[in-house]
Amino acid sequence: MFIALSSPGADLVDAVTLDADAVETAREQLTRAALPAWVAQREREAPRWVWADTQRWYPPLLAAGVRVARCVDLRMCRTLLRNAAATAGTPLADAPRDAWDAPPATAEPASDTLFELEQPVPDDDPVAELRLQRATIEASATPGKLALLTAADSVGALVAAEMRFAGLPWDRDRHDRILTELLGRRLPGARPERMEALVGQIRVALDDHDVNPDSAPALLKSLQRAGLRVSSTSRWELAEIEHPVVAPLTAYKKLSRLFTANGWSWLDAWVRGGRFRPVYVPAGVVTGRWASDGGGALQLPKQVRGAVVADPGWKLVVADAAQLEPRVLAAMSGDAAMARAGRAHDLYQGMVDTGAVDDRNQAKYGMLGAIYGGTTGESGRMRPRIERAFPRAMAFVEDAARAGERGERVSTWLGRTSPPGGEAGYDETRSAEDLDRTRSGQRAWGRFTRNFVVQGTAAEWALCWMGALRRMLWQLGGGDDDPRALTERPHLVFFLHDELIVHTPAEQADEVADALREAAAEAGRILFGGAPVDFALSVAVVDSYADAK
DNA sequence: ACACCCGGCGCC
DNA sequence: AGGGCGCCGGGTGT
Repeated sequence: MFIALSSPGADLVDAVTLDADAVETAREQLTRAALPAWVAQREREAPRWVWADTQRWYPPLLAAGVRVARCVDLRMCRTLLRNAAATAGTPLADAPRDAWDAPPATAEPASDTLFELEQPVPDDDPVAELRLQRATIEASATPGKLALLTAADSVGALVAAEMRFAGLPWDRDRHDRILTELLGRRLPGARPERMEALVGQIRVALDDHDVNPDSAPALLKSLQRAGLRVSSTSRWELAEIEHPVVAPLTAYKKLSRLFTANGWSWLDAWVRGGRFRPVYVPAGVVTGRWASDGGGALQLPKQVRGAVVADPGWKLVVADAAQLEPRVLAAMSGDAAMARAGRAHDLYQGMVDTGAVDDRNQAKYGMLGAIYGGTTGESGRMRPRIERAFPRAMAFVEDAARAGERGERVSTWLGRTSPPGGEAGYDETRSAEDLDRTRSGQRAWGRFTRNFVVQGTAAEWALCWMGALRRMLWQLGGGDDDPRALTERPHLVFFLHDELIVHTPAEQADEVADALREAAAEAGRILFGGAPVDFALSVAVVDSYADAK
């Protein structure tokens, strides 16, 4: 058996066996089994699909014409529950590691036998695993929060597959024009025109007629030979130097980045039929953030966002959570003063208005320093003032940092727990040098755990936002299970940590904008109940992504 | 030939 | 002495 269906009230209502090679017939089988009932059921009562890997099963189902309302991604949830501090002493905590703990299968069925054995096989009953996970959640220290977190991660997995199915609208011609404008004409067998010209200038300025600026070691030697006192070729170090090579080299680096990461070959590899379909990896980051694997969706540079263009008669609704992490910190720590600053649409401006700091820049760097553990520059200078103005928020992140320094694990609001790691004690080796290294390692781990609780909880807020919005869009699109709704009615096309893009028929754009705001408010309520923290959004209805903000 | 690491830089 | 990522080309190791 590969897939089971469950509903909260009735435990398992039905079970469907899907042969891996017969997914094309899925719609027929599933319609017979359960689908008509779903359409009538309220969302609350809707059954969940229960499977090992959303990324394994959902794409072929979408292709076969099945849209799934809710699911449990067993492998994702197994990892989460296995690592969570709150599941100490539960059935899962004592269970030996098995196939469900293995990383998800990717792409093709593996030819490697060992690899194949690590994947759950039909004998690994998803129903049994589901029961184990439910028992684990119920026996945990925080059942409500873990139930929410597993649901949130799972809905994220559905959205990731749906966004890849729909694709981000991408205009090849506009992308090509952006590239040509910035990089110059494409030259066969060489860099684009403008980049070649810059290489020429760099070589003249360094009096080195064949230096390759793409080779950091060679470039560094050449820079030093020309008398520049630099220890690397990085832009921030070059910025301190006055020399004729700095301007063309800085310009070259900028263009080179665009050319190699998002140039014509990227376009050929990742854009088909007017859609960019990146590979998302939900919960791929330790903090619970999504990662990507191919396409670089989460690093889409601003330079090329002009190529993201709505279809004729359609709009993009671009929504961005304003200063999400500080707001999340305010809610977690119960810092009333910070919540008050967040009453303003711009929390940083709110900090200025309440007199905590003098200007927006101080607010921004002060806050980021508090969250990342910065000690130098503006963030270090602002530290005492932030501490005075927002003592509870500051104490909260300080506690997380101290715990990390002591080698303890920390957890997000919903209970995702940081990995063990940290810096172990310093046994027999206790030279002064070792001691320094150990302390600096402990401080680094403290910065990680400090950031973990905030970044991870912000990721949880974003998942709740996305899940709520998805449900609203489902309603807006007519509420049936037809996957054409994922391309022909308002649908999610992009997610970037604290930002969502919906592609929608123009006449529904305002409704979608309202839904985005409602969903943000709902996410705040679901996570933090009555905490008086606003989660402000910037929402823009645009034709091109570049026009947002 | 391939696998991996690194510097540098894009995003949040 | 600022957290988390992915991608590229170059470089090194096997």
